[in-house]
Amino acid sequence: MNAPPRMTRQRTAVADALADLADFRSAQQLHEVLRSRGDSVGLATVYRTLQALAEAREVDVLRNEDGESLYRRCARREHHHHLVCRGCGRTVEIDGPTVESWASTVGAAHGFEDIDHTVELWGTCADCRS
Amino acid sequence: MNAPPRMTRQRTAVADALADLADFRSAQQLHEVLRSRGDSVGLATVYRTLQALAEAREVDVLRNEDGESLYRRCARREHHHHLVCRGCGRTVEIDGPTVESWASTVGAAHGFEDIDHTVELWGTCADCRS
DNA sequence: GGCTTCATGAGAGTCATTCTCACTTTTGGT
DNA sequence: ACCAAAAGTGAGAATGACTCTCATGAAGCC
Repeated sequence: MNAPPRMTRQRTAVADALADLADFRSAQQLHEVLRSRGDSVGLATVYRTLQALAEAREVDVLRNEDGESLYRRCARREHHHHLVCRGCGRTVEIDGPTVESWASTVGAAHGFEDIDHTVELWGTCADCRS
Repeated sequence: MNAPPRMTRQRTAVADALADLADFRSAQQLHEVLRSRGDSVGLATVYRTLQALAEAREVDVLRNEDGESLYRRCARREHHHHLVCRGCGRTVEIDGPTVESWASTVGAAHGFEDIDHTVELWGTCADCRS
């Protein structure tokens, strides 16, 4: 059993920033946002905090096409998918077809276990097109 | 109009290796395979060749959970999805539910264009479990 | 055979992410 | 409040995948 995380200025700042931001952002972007707000937090700490939040399922993580990790505090905690803008990270939470059961069925049929799946949509939003 | 790629020893070696390998492999792994075969090819060339093949849709690319690119010469050229083993890269080509039309519909409904989607399944195969 | 042009590769460079470690803060008694 | 133990922090170094540079080599074409 691991102890609950400690409440530090940095952790709060990261959580607050995530609460304000609506879209998926990289750790570096978050770091910059915090800096410009005046809540300066070390880059390593931003990474650590985001990972911790992700493990606690407080934030969702996904990889953009460059393999960079993007983080977002989602409205719903239940499982869902995303439609994300390649340009600005603008995000819409969406309900996918029920891939969950399909995924584990297909997996089991081929002798695979611990099936996990990724279903994400990428596109260019109206703003990033003009 | 760009000229067709030249047929070099290196390009052939990479293509051959991909033809023999059944599973998703990283550029580094391919490089190692080539080296152990005796068909030594520079790492930069392996990367370049794989990218070229991917652009030509000769191979499929996907990102593992670490964000690393994995390549595979797939049996079918039509669109399909994969069930990949996290441990060894063992791959099964699968038919997913028809997400294609769903993807563009959902995208359009939110004002997004050039919709692209990722649907991949990850699991642990029988061999990697024992 | 010559020649033009693309391909190669060794090594340097980039960049996101992680690690190190000395220093600071929280937290949980007291 | 006080204090020690343990966790958190951050500047900078390290890692690792990938890309770039540029001098040299090899394809394709006459």
